[in-house]
This record gives sequence, structure tokens and C-alpha cells, in this order.
Amino acid sequence: MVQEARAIPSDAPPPGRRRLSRAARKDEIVLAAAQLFSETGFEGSTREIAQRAGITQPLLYRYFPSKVDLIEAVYEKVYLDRWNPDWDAALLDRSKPVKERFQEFYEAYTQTVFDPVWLRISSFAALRDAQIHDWHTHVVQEMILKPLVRERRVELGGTDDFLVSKEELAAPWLMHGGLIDHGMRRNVLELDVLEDTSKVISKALDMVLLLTEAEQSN
Amino acid sequence: MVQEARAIPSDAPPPGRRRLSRAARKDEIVLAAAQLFSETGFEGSTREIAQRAGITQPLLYRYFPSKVDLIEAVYEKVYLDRWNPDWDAALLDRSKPVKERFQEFYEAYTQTVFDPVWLRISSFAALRDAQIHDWHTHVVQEMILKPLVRERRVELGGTDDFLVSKEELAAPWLMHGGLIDHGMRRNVLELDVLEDTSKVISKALDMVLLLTEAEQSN
DNA sequence: CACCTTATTTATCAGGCGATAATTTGCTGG
DNA sequence: CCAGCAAATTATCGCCTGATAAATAAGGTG
Repeated sequence: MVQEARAIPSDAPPPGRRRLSRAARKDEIVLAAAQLFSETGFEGSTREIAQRAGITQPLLYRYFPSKVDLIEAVYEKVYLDRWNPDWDAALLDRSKPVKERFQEFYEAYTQTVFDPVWLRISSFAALRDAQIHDWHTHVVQEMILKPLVRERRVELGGTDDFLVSKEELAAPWLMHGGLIDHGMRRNVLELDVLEDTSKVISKALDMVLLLTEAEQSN
Repeated sequence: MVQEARAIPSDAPPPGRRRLSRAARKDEIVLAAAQLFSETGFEGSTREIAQRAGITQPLLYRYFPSKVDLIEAVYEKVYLDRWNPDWDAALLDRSKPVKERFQEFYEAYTQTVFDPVWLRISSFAALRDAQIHDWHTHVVQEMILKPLVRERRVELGGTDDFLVSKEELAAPWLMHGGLIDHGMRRNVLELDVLEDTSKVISKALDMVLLLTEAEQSN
């Protein structure tokens, strides 16, 4: 690739020749890195990232002391800020049945998360860094699955002041894992058209809710 | 077990200094590669593979013309030969209820597949090579999930001579994906002890069977 | 308009990578 | 027992990688 007169990158962001603010440049780098890493894994080269960001490779090192630091910035970009704070309250709004609440939640959640970049990067991250996988698992369990168990208990006439056991989490985890896996088949691989996400979410929730109901009848 | 003084690798196979048969050496290389790749992904170096196999790196190229060929050999090793041919018939044995049949199957299947090397390599492979992911998805669907749908239909009084629709596959896919995800949490990450696999399989199957029953009542 | 800060580029390094050629050495058949 | 085939090693290449140091130029401030 011989360098021509000038313009090579020219994208949606100002094809900007030079001199951005520190924050803006940093953002562009992380964005480019996230996209590359989602395609190739974290072995994607700093030169390729720089090219996609429309800068030269050494400039990366003015913003991130090492590639590992850049990877961690990508972790943050991808994992954090994807949780809408309103969701916490919405999951506990007992004016609606559990099914409706979690249906609405999962429709919003999957809209955020069923995105090739998120799905692939979080897979790569989980394989690469057990600590990240551990943390993410914990977050999902505390923020989504335990509320689901408790709210369902209340709906079935129980109380919510008990700890949630591992046994009770098994079915919600199967559902959640199944949904993410569905997202992978749907978006990452663009496989033969599956049915629309709403219906799948509905089935996923029904499976859990039916099981809790059946287990209570024992 | 230890052979002579020279031992450096010293493993189950003869720590053998040199001169193995072509097939034996090839096997050792693929084994070492599979183990390394399961840890690092397919970027693991040929030098590291060679070291683990107790040979020098150029020798690799007497057995595999390129690294890509080695990777494909690892694919085969990991994916193929993990399917027990008896399973096909067992899934169709109508002398047992569907629950019992698929419970037994999934206990055997997960025993094969809930293994860090298999789980991690198949994740890496799916991320790296959409074609492999596609193929594997197709195999699971044809060999496990469609039989499940048909056999359950028969059990509920229907016939098995209809094509299986995508809608009918949604719940089985959720279950299967959830189970694999469970295996990842259990074996790859050695997370806080989850309940034993049999119980999780039982719940997973119950979820699907309850849902099909409930849907029939509509 | 000139100055000075600093974002950005050019040039470069040492190490690791996949791959190849030439050489050595173990084993088996005559 | 030795001849020769093939398994295995040594030596090496060119390329790409992450990272650093020095040179350049953009753009706000006075």
C-alpha cells in the first residue's frame, strides 16, 4: 500500500487530517480497536487499528502506554455503559406481571447486546481472561437472574427475603445462556433466518416460568 | 512408567527420544496443538506446539504443510469422533419416554463435551471460522434437536412425518445453548460449584417438555 | 504575526513468527 | 554388518509485531 497524495481513511467522523482533542482521539482509537478486535480477536495488530483510526501507529502509544491498556479500554467500552440504569427499577415494578416485565427488559437488553461487536468481543474476552468472564457472570446473575427468581417467587405467593439458591438459578441461567447463544447464531453468524427475537424471548421466559410453576406443585 | 535417563517430556506416550512412526508422531503433534490452542487460541505458536510435543519446530512441517493445515487437523480431532454412533438409535428408542431417552443422551454427550479443550477450541473455532460454526450448528440441529422435536410430537400423540419448523426448534435451541453455556461456566471457568450436571440436564429437558405440552393446550 | 505547547509523524529497533534448505542420525531389510 | 531411506535437527530467511526516540507541524494565545 503506497501512500498517495493524502486522503486514505475519510469516514463518517471528520476525515480530519490532524490535531484532535485528547478525548476525541482516544475515543476514535478505542472504537477502531473494538471493531478490529471483534473481527480478529485481541491479536489484531496496533498498525491495523491505527490505520482504521486514520492515524499512525506510534500515536497509539501517546494515548495507551501498552497494547494491554488499550485492550482494557476496549473491555470498558464494550462492557460498561451498556446497562441502562432504569432497568433495575423496571425489573422490580410489581404493577406488571413478571412475564411482561422481563419480556420488556430482555427486548431492550438484546437490542443492546445482540450486536456483532459486543457478542464477539465478550466471547473473546471470556476466553482470554477468566477474570472478566467471572465478573460478567456475576453481574448477570445479580442484576438479572436473581431478581427474576425473587420476583417470580413473590408472584407465586412466596416471599422475597430469602437468599436465592444455586438450584433456583439453574433454569434462569439456562434461559439466559440460551438467549445469548441465540444472539450468536442470529447476528454473528448470519444464519438462515430464525424467528424474531421477541418470540424467542417469550418462549425463553415461558420455559422458566412454567418450570417454577410446575416445581411449586410438588 | 518412566523410560530412561533422557526423559524431558515424560508423558503417557513413550517419552521417546526420536524416530516415531508417521501416524504416532502426527497424533502427538495434533494433541499438543489442540491443548495449546485451547489455552491461547489458534495464534499459539508452532514453536510452542513443537516444544510441548517434544520435537523441534521445523519437524512440524514434515507432517503439516502449513499451520492452517495443522489447525484443520485439530478441528477434525476435536469435532469428529466425539459422536457415538449408538446415540442415533438411542434417541429413537420409543420403548422409553422422551425425557428418559434424552436425559441419558445428554448425560453421555456432556461427559464427552464438557471438557475444557473441547469447549474452548470449539468457541475459538466458531469465532474464527464462520463455516465451522455453521457446520457444527447444522449437525447439532439435525442429530439432536430435530429428533427431540419429532419424538416429543409423537409422545404427545402427533405424527413424526412433518418437517420440523424453525419455531419448533426455538425452545430446543435455547435449552441446548443454555447447556453448553452451563458447561463453559462449570468447566472452563471453574466457578463456584454449580449443582451437578444431571440435575441441570433434567431441568433443561423439563423446560422444553413443559413448554411443548403447554403450547399443545392452545 | 510570532511563539510555544503538544498532537502527530518519520525512522528505527529487537524479538517472535511461519516457513524452507541443508545436514545429521536412527532404524530396517538385504 | 552395512547401505539407504526417512525421521529429526541445525541454521537461517523475510516479515510482522509491539514499542521507543527524535523530528515536525498545527493551532490557540499573547
